[in-house]
Amino acid sequence: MKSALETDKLELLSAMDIMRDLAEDEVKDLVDTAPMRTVRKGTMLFGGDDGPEVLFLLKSGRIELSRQPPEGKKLILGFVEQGTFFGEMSLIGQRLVGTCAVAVEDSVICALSRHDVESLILDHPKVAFRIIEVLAQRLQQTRNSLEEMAFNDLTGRVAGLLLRLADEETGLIEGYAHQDLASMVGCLRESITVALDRFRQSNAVSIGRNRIEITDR
Amino acid sequence: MKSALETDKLELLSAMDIMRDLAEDEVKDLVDTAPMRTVRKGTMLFGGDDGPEVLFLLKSGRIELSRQPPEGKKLILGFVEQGTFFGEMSLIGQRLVGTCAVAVEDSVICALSRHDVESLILDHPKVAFRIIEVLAQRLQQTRNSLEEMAFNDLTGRVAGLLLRLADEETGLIEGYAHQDLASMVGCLRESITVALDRFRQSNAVSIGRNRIEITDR
DNA sequence: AGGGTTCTGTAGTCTTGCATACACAAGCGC
DNA sequence: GCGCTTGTGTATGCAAGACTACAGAACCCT
Repeated sequence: MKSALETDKLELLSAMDIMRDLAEDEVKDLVDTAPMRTVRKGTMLFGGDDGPEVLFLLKSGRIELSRQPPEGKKLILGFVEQGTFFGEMSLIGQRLVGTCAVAVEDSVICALSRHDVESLILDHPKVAFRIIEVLAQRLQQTRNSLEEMAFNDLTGRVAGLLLRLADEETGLIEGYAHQDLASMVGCLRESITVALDRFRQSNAVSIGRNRIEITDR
Repeated sequence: MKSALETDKLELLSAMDIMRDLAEDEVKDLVDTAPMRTVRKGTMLFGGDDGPEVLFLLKSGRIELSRQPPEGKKLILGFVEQGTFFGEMSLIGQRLVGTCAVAVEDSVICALSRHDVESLILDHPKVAFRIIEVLAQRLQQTRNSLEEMAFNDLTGRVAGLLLRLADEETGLIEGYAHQDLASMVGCLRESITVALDRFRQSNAVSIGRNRIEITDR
């Protein structure tokens, strides 16, 4: 007889983007091997000097991926949303990758050892194909960021960032402090404040604490 | 009886990084389906507004991947060396990716349709695993570039670039004009010239036309 | 309500690197 | 050898942002 916990786990696993092509009973095998874990907001999954040992599946919650060079600075690489994986650096031999993963909300994750991932891929090529798709997608996006960083001045980068963050419907951006935005475009907090102020003066946005509303794109 | 051409093709395919785990006869199947093609230096494989339709395997030669926004500028994302693949964006639905691939040497390539790739992956999960490794590796490197771009000033970025480009043994960097270096770190050509000059004055490098030698790391 | 913490606004100085404008040098083709 | 193209060296003004230094505002907790 299945326990309530196991049923739950099964559902959560089935909802993963990379499992889309698997039948329910195929996912079931995973349930036994992969331990599930709940972490509180603020928990660091990996970071500092050494990379992750395992591949993480994010069931629910939200993870921030960042780079943190010694002197207090920080660059936010992006956020992992529920239903996908992170820690793919664990699949490369090379340790010392320097990326840092922190839960920005309470999250439920599941960790797969390198060996588990290997058998998952070898047994289920369709999963492999999904993983490839997702990685190619992320590579693409990271290259977009690099391009933006190389060509656009701060005003342009902030504009791009706001458009990306804004809710498609409402044009709202909530839950980000100026410091967060600064860490995403790679600048000082103060520079964000003035950039936003310029947008406000040209009536493109309206601003509140932890809240920006795009009124004119 | 096998033709000389086919033998050749077989050898070339076997040398690919992602084919490492396949037996020779498994690679052979590919030989029939995948057309091979020779392109001259300067040929654009894809670029402009639309992305690649196919996944390319680079047998020999060298490919430059870049982004070229409208106004004459250019950002070099990296170079594809022989024995690996490029054009992985073809695996994502999304067209209009904006990356551009140009042969910087005469090259021999082989094109796989999305369908070919799909069956390659589904039939040979080990290949899928290799592809995943390579993509994770590239994502890692692109993130490194992004971090470097965000935190380091020009001097630092150029220093990093030179160390990466230099021959491990001799410390030599040949075949790059200042303009090329500029397109890699995202700055003006003139800025490269002055940066290099500063390095020269502190006796870290010696400079010639299309040639830099690192004398002190 | 009060005290601490987090977030936001503003101002002034200083450095970096962009933009622009040339002049010269080195290789290449004929 | 002569011109043409490609690569390098230099100089000057100028603007964007970094860095530093505060001050006030909004929120949180007790």
